[in-house]
Amino acid sequence: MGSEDRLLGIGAAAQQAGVSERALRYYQQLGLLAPMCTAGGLRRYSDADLARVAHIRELQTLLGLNLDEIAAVLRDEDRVAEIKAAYHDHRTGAGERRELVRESLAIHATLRAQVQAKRAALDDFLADLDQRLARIADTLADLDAASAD
Amino acid sequence: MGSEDRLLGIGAAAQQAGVSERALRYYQQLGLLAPMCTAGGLRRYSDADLARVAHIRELQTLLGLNLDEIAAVLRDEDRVAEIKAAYHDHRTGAGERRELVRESLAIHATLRAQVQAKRAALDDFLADLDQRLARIADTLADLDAASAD
DNA sequence: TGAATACCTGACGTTGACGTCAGGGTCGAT
DNA sequence: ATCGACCCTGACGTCAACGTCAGGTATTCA
Repeated sequence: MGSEDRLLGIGAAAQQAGVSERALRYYQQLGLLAPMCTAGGLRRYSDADLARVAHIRELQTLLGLNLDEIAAVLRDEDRVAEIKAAYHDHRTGAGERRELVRESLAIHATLRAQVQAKRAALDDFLADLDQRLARIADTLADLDAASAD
Repeated sequence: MGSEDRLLGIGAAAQQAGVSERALRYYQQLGLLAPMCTAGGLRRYSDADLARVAHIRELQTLLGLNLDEIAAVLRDEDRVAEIKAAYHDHRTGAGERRELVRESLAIHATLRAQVQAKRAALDDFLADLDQRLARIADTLADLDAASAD
């Protein structure tokens, strides 16, 4: 295939992803990640694994989810991938397929609502900050004008 | 004055603010909060204190700051309030005032940049989600069209 | 083939943000 | 004055998300 199957050891993977080796093992222990293994039992991380780690970190720092909640989100997303696969599988009946796709829609919509809410709150916060900023800028302008007498 | 000076005990204050009594004491211990005290040493919380708690929670859950970082933000904001007071104090020289106001501008701008960055990241996340949603919706539409044969 | 390096699995330690409990003090109404 | 409800200060417990360390294994490269 065209995809370079460069697999990284846990040290290099941790460095690339910007997390500790311990964190990678911990994520795996919680079922968030499942890298390949050599015959001897050494972990091998693909690009997809690294992307998954980035995703985990984003859900952590951006949305403030804990690892259990993140596990749920990832399970949902994996489910969607499964559904996509089943959609192209002729052994899956049409009714069943529709049901699966509906389910994935609901999952994504739920997450979207959460993100949306957070975004709205952030906007409010930003508006508040800008208002304060404007008032402080005014104060400074007044001060400069007064000193121009 | 028109302001009702209704001061709450720690129990009522905790209930109002939606946090535990322990949390209120802890915030105070870290210098995030400084409620009044009765002669006997019982804490009395004003509306301003409750607003401050709300602010603390927002900085925690919305921006993901830890209590040390929040302490820094609050110190900054208190500093701005001081500056405002000094601005109306004739004992403060004009140059000094300008310096203080500039400082408060810088403080707010820094915070604003952080919030802005987070907002941008959230927007990206949302766009990504919407793209996935659209593709899933398409899949569903295809499925419905196919079943209409 | 052997040394250097990277990695493995427990298992105990740490940090932040509180929870919880004991033993005693304070307040407001009766 | 006193009684019950509320509150105080330690001090130890807890939970998530790792950090760290010991004792042994896998891989790689000369």
